[in-house]
Amino acid sequence: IFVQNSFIDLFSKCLDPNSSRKVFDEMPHRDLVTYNSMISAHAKAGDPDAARELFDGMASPDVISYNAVLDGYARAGRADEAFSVFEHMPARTVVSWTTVVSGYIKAGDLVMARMLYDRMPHRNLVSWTIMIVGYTERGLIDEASALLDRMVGVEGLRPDEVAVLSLVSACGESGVLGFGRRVHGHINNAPALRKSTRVSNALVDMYSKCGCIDEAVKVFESIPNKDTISWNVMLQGLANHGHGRQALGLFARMQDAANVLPDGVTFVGVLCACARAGLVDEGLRHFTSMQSKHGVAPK
RNA sequence: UUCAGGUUGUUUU
Repeated sequence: IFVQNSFIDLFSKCLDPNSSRKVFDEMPHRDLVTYNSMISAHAKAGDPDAARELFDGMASPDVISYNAVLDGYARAGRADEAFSVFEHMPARTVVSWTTVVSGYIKAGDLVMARMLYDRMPHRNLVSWTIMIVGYTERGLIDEASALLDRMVGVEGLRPDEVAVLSLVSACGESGVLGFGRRVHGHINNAPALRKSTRVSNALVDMYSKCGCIDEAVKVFESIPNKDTISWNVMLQGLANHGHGRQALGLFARMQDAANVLPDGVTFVGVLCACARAGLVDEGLRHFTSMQSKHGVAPK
């Protein structure tokens, strides 16, 4: 039963709820974890109704079953339904609260999200991150800034890698350069974050999206171990800024670099750069070599 | 073995 439960979980992580469900349906005996894993599989796949249906058939759900149902509604932006389940829970954990808050954020109701957030009996780094990222995505920088200050200054919590990745990415999406620079400051004060290639990649992308291609290049060149994503974000940044030739030059450098191989995303960037620079023949050449030389198939 | 935040994508996303 442990093995089958693990398979349900594995398929759910591949966003393949049908395979999860097949294992679930064929199991002769199921336990609580079986149900919880399957509810979560439906929730992650964006099917809160299927999650709820399974949940309703359970004789004695535990808090994880409830939380998985909340997650389904939250991901779908159905915050009010999440809340009404939440209200009827016999016991709640910090995950329950955080999930409902994220549902309101997803639904765009930052006021309700904040109200619940303020009523939480306990908050952890995840709760803080979700709320701050929620504000940042909507460009509500005063609120985001104030919360970040309180989190670091009053609570003494330090953002971890996931927190800064989410924050930096949200800054890029909403184009809030000033706040992004502040987050960059926090990163520079934490050696583990400063050394992280993933974090640097997110910064390169953020500066590009905020229109600061020079700063993006500066961060990019400072990365000692550039991975495929580092090259991809820089390439796209140059292409989006209309620097098609420089983007293609970067692609040439990438091919000489050790330990990295171009992937499908790289070629979208390369072809985009060609399209924007009007380089039809060169684009066609890259499209051909993509398949013959790099083994990347068009999708 | 199961629950909340995770960096790169061409299009009016």
